[in-house]
Amino acid sequence: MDKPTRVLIYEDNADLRASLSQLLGGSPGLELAGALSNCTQAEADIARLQPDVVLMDIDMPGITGIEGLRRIKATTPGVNVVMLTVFDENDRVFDAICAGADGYLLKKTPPAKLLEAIGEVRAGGAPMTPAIARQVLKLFPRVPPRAVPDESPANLSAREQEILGLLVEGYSYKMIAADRGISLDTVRSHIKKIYEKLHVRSMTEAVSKALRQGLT
Amino acid sequence: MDKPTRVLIYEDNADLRASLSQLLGGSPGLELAGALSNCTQAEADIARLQPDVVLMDIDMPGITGIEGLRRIKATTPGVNVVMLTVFDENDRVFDAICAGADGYLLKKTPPAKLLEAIGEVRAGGAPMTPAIARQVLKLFPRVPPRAVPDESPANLSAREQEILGLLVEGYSYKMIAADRGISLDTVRSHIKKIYEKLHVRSMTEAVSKALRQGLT
DNA sequence: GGCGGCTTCACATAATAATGTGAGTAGCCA
DNA sequence: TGGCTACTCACATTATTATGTGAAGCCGCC
Repeated sequence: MDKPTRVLIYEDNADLRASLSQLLGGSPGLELAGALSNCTQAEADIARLQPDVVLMDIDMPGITGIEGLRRIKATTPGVNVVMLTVFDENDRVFDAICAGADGYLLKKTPPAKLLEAIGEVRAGGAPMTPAIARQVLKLFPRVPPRAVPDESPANLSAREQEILGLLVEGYSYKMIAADRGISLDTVRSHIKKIYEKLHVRSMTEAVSKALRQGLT
Repeated sequence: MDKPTRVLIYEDNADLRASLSQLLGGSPGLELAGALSNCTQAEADIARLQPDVVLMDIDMPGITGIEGLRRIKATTPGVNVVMLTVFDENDRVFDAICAGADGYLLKKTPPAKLLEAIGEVRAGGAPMTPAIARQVLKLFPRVPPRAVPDESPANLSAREQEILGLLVEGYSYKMIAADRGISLDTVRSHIKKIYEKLHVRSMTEAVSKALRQGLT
């Protein structure tokens, strides 16, 4: 912890750039390497300013922060890049992470947290605001619960499965009765049985359970 | 404010379990739903204790926390599960995330951060210690982007998404109204709007579409 | 400064779903 | 043959949903 951490800022909004600069410049252990309004010369900037950490606005005119991130990671992957954004938009989060972002913060992150994040990223962590982290987790392929031996095998009969399938398709009792040529009461009867077996009390619960457990 | 957040603890170490219980019990806005040493009866525990958030130790004798997590997510995906672990081992992080963990903290997380994390996860975030987050990001290049074509934008507002989520959980109009502290008519109104936007005409269709298009 | 979207609420009516009870036919199996 | 399950149908009552119309407050945008 001898040399201060050199931080480079990319941010097109002049006000925000100024306040970030001020924040970082006034923090012990940090050193402002630069504060730029665009990343068209990212590779050259990095070479010249030798930052340890880059704070990169994701929305910038011309070259986006994501493209800037790609360029930096392509030439100097050792530099830690933390993305800054206003919204936690799914697509961008995904793109940024695939491009190798080391952290992802919302711009409304309080100054103290921001400084903390710089420390964390230097320590090998990946600071993320919880809202972003949530998006990241959602990107993972979920292992369907069907892979797990469910306590209730839900022994639906063929007819019951068939009717459950129709419920999932959005059919009403009437439509099912018409479609399968059986009486409305019979449909009711089947559905009552399905509810019992699935331990649910409404169509929506049944549909939800069916889709989640792959009962269709 | 509203109802306190009910927290359930799974932790096999008696000392740690006691200190966690004490921490949570003495925190305003939180309520200790229970503190158990194993999750062999996870489904029943959840049904009985009705927690909002579960703190799950990942290393437990018998049934592991990950298996417990799977079971909970299979039956009551609405419950937020935050995993607790000593080490940031890659494999387990991956397994836990694929099983649907909503957060992932190291056990050495200071009490204040832990409480903060519970609030975050309730707010729809995914609290992660930076070291874990780093592991998660590293997993990305290896995991191909899940097919998220997201054909229809289905511009649901935040409130609408929220309510749709509750429908998927099997909530009735009444339950939603009670849960969110709004009138039944307001719920109706939101749902009418949701139907318009999704081009559906019933709860089941809406739930089906939501689950299939990952609108939750 | 008006326009549109979001959120909230109210009243009303028709349609549909949930639950209970009961019952007949058919097939399987021990 | 008796017991079990699946599948079928009927009648009844209550609860919940679907749909329409209307409206007020708030906020962002042009």
